[in-house]
Amino acid sequence: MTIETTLKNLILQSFSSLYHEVLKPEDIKLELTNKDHIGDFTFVVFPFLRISKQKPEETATNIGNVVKSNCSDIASFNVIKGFLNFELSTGYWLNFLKQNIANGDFGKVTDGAGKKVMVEYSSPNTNKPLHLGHVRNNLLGFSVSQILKFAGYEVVKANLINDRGIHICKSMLAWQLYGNGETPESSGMKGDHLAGKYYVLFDQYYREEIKNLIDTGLTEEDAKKEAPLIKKAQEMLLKWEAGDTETIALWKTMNGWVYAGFEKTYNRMGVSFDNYYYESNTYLLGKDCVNEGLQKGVFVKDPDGSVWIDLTADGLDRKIVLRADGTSVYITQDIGTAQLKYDETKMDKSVYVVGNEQDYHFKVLKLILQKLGKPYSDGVYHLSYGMVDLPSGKMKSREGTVVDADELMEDMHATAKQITEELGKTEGFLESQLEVLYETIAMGALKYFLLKVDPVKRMLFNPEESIDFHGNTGPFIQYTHARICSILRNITTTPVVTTEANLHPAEQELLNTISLFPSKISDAAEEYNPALIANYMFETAKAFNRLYHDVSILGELDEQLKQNRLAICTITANTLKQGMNLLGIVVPERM
RNA sequence: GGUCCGGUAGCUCAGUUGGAUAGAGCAACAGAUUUCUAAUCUGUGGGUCGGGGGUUCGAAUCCCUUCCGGAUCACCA
Repeated sequence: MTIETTLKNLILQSFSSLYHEVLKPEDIKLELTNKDHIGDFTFVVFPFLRISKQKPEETATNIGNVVKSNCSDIASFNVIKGFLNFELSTGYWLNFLKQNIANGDFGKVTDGAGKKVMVEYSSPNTNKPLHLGHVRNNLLGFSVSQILKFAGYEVVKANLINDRGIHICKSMLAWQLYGNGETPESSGMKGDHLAGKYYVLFDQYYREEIKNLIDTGLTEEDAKKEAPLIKKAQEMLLKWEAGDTETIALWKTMNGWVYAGFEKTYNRMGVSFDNYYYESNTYLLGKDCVNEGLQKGVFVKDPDGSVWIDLTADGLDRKIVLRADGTSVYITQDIGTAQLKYDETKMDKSVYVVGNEQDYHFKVLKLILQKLGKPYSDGVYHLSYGMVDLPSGKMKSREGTVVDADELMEDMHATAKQITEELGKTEGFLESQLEVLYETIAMGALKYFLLKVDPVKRMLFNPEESIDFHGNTGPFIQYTHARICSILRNITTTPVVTTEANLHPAEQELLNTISLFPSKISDAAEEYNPALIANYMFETAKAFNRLYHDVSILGELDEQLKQNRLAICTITANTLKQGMNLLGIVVPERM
């Protein structure tokens, strides 16, 4: 039983003995004591004055007395107005330390035991390389997967690749027309960048054609439809759908280049997948579900043969789910893919990491699945995240303001190298070790920067200023870990904790922070929010740095105190390492 | 126009789901180590929690209203 439930039970007990009132456990709320006051847990008595029929101070004092006399872990309590603050004993904290020092799994919870969750993220198009927006997506998806695993879930990471459609044909066509047989090998370009180059080229020539057509008197709308290039691209899509050998061969070749490129980017980012789904396989799915919906009366067929769902009663609109010619639309595919996922994995929950511009779409998807009575529908969760803006505004590929993922990582690496060298921290490292270190720091800075912000928020990325190495940053936490490691390198055995000893206030505060780790995991898993972990890591690192500054660890003369302090170092290092791992960030032992 | 999301210090963000005097980092300024890594620590200044109502012992948090920014309401994906 945790100390929190013990306290709650005792508070319940005191209500019944003092005021003859039987309350339920969920009526009792325990909070962490505000930093400005003495104590660890606070019980607010204001809501219970009607029961006690006493003044707030009186009520709190009476309850405090009952609880304290029945719990040896409480050192003292104090009452300020209606706030009853309990202070835990030093012995309690040292016991906590003793029990968890050798526990490598400290922080793990069992919230998701026996449950399976699928996390779909990344989901790129194969016509251009990944950019900053994808980076946020990938890091969120990977981190959420890590967190859910740590919270006891069985996790399947999925990537649904958008590998077909008119946009893919655009790069293919442009390559055919202007490529002169260029390949990643011949050009030395990464495959995804090569495909992207031709996608951009298509757009250039296409816009030129539109302009010329407008000059001959066409409206812009007509010009966009009549331009020879777009017509050719549409022809190509038809050929692809008909299975034309030549087109399919080109498609396979170019997609192959792109996948090889993506793989490198994913590897460098440290993200990975268990299942891959390809739209070229799934874009025809969902029609069975449409029929099922028609039979159940969830969908209706219009006179022209198109199939619809009326969601006006749910505050949404009437949505098409199948065209009159029987072909699929976006939502049809997603219904089908959801079913496919369930057939394959029987997941309880299904998380989609997709930008917030699709909030509406996923609301519709979930609603449809619920109306179809799908067992997995309640577990559908859209992890919606805000756009990453630049100081100049939105990222726009046409204006060339897109921040490319590969370039970004390369720049970060260079910055990490420069700063490390400036600080003169390169001594004692081999050249090869330094390259690894720069990469670790660079990725730590980038990942932490993107993950520490609540996903729902839009965020600003300023290439010049944003990524810092001081304060609330990845490198700060990495540095803290490295500092601890340099202390722990001096010992060879696990420190022995003595529970009869004193604790320095900074030690107590750090232990207090560390003890919150499991509940932070539960919160982050429940809310699918890595930012909670990131900010918690910062709190932990700060608490350690304060301790590090205030007391000597290796220089402590009292052997028992020294052992306890080393134990605190051990559990802190472990917590930082585990927590950062949940963000996909590696913490170095030296830096 | 309807719907959804956001608005907290000069900047970037927290705020434990209604609690105590609203917190961090950056930037600015002032300090700290003959010591286990100064990518550290301590302090100072900086606030109409977008505005206005309401609910109650108590509101950044809940309700109403209004302003600003963004998204979305495609037989595109």
